[in-house]
Amino acid sequence: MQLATWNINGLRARLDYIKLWLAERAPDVVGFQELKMEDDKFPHEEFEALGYRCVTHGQKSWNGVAILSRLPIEHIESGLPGQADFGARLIRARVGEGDATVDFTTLYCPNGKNLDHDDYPRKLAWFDALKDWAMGFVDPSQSAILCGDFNIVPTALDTWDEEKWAGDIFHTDEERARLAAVVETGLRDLYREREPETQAFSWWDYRGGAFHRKHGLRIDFLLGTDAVVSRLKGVEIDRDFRKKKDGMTASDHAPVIATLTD
DNA sequence: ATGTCCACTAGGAGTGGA
Repeated sequence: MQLATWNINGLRARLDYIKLWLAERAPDVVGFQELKMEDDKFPHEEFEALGYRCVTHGQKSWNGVAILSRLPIEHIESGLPGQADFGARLIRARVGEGDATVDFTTLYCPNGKNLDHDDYPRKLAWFDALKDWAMGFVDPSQSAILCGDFNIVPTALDTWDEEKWAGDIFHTDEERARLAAVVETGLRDLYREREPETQAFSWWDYRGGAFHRKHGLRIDFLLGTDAVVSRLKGVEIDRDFRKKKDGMTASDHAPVIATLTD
């Protein structure tokens, strides 16, 4: 069973690229972030043609999340409680069947922009709300995944330049403490479970040739309960799909994929 | 190099966001 997270940076602009990725990787379940599209515009038939059913929580222009699944899928909830005015950023569904069932949530966490912007304290408050919400949902004995674009760099290993970024957005102690509090509700970073020492990134700025200069950040995670870790076979950051394909532009994020036993 | 890309409004290219 393969589960993935991917910030696609615009579904309308990325659809053909995504279809290529789905055909090549054939994941069972995918959480998308940054649809930048309203729900009534979502191209369900395009994904159904490839065997995926989708649940969506979108909005015009910005944000927006969705879950695709070729296993049975049942929508549970949309939106982080009390945070609706910060955009469409959370969707949760039950995927799979029997012992292989996973409680799967995908998130597009606020960016924060910079430390002087109003969005920065709102970002911290949003993470506090996420921790409260996660406390009510994480059960170590059940398979649950919280994945997405967290817009926080957890440690110095996860940034291309800790000194340059010290104390700046994505890298502050305040943000790191919020992320740690979410993880401490009973989740583990699946990539770090398998690769505790490896420097690997999931996002590279479009500007300045960042990808080729290895100027990236690891801000996209699959977090899982102990029950998920016990089923974990492997995790991969799909860096190849940050590259142009057949002239098509990639997202600025790479997909992250975990393989679990069924 | 703040050097790119996306969506929106608009009916062409500029703006805001990331």
